[in-house]
Amino acid sequence: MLSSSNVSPSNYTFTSVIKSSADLCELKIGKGVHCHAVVSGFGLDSYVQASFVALYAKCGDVGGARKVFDEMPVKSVVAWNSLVSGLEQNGLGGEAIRVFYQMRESGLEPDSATFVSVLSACAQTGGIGLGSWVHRYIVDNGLELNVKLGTALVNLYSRCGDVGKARGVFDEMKETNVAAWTAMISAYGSHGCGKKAVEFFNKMEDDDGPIPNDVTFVAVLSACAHAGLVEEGRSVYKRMSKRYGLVPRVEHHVCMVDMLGRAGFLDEAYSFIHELDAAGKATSPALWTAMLGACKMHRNYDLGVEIAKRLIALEPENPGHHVMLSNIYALSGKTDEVSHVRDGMIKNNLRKQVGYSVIEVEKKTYMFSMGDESHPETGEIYKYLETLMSRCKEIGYAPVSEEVMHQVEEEEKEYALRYHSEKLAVAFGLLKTVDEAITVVKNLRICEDCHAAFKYISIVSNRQIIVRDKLRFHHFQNGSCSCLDYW
DNA sequence: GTAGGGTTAG
Repeated sequence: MLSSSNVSPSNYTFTSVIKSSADLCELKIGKGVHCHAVVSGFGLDSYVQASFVALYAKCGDVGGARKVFDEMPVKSVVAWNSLVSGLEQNGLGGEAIRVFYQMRESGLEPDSATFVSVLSACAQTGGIGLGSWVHRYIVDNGLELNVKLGTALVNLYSRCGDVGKARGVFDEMKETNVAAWTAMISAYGSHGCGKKAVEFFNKMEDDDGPIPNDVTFVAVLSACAHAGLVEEGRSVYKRMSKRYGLVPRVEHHVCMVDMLGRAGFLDEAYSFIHELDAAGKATSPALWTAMLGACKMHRNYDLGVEIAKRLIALEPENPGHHVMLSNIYALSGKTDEVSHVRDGMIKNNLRKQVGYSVIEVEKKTYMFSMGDESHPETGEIYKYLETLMSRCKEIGYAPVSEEVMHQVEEEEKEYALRYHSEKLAVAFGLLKTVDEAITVVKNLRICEDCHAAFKYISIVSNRQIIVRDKLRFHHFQNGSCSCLDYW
């Protein structure tokens, strides 16, 4: 158009080209188009500007998106929505929620696209307070519960710990599609209800529901993996290509390795990887990461060390692999090797992620980190936690020994401070509420010791404790956990 | 005939 025609691009042209760049994640091309649009005099067009906010956000350049947005003289609802969804999709749920409040202060009326992004942000951060407010707002203002909004609500309730409510919303939806069904299957799976996930998938196949896609299969296989449903998983995996003509991708392979490995079929998991390798299908580090998890779980230290070393050679910058190697050495009692790995990490400036836990009490959010003393009621929380722990010990709780704890530690550790963030959050929650179940959201995986402790705490406090960790949910009640210790 | 929204492993 530019080189061989006499027509000049209009604002319509630019928005379309910018959207294409965004869909292709072509930030460089997009930036070129941005310059071109400004030079051509469309820099202040509301449509063009909004599309640039989305472009930068979709390409992961949150700063760039913000800059364009801040410089807009008049900010449209779509521009606000682009920023909110951009932040949420880049993992900045808290930031997205702050921007949503600013949008309200500016006096603009949010629409259903705003709410979809805000609900996703709430799901991400565990913000059920705002999330259920949005749900009420939708109902009170008679907003139509379309598929995307409904699915966002299903996801919200699932990721905030209430599968029942998630299902309630699903049943209320007038129209459903494959994403809605997949969200529901994933809800059952992440709460350890593998059987229900498979039943729901079968229902989808039988009751002329939507045709499952590759994402659906990831959700079903993952549900099988976490519930020990090996036979069901194998059958689903076969059906995927036979009945639906879908070609399994790395994600599906990882689920299979994870499923076989968790169930203790280490040999089979291992040969599954080798068969893929022999078939020339690119073997991704993720497959070995899943295999490594199985080795640790089933205490196969020799194979674990071998795989961890292989992974470190493949991805030397990934701190997770070093932590795994160190943990396996610690569990097998090789203290010297542990220090060796740790020293190497420090030398190469590889830091573990810092863990934190969040709990909402009466619509206010409280964040705890390990050994945290920033909370005004710290003294009281620690004292209550001590009481809880000693009552747990009376009925059989044995803490994982200090020695192993320090070595297997997955969070930043301070010797003088003994409690993980999730223990502090749980103690705080029990202290501040009566009778109801408490829900804690953690950014990393829950540790073995806290997992054991919460089972006992659920008995001595006679409460249900729900913990969402990086991957899934744990419902502690009457001394046992919904994951059946099958992480 | 232009811009924004939901589901996925480790």
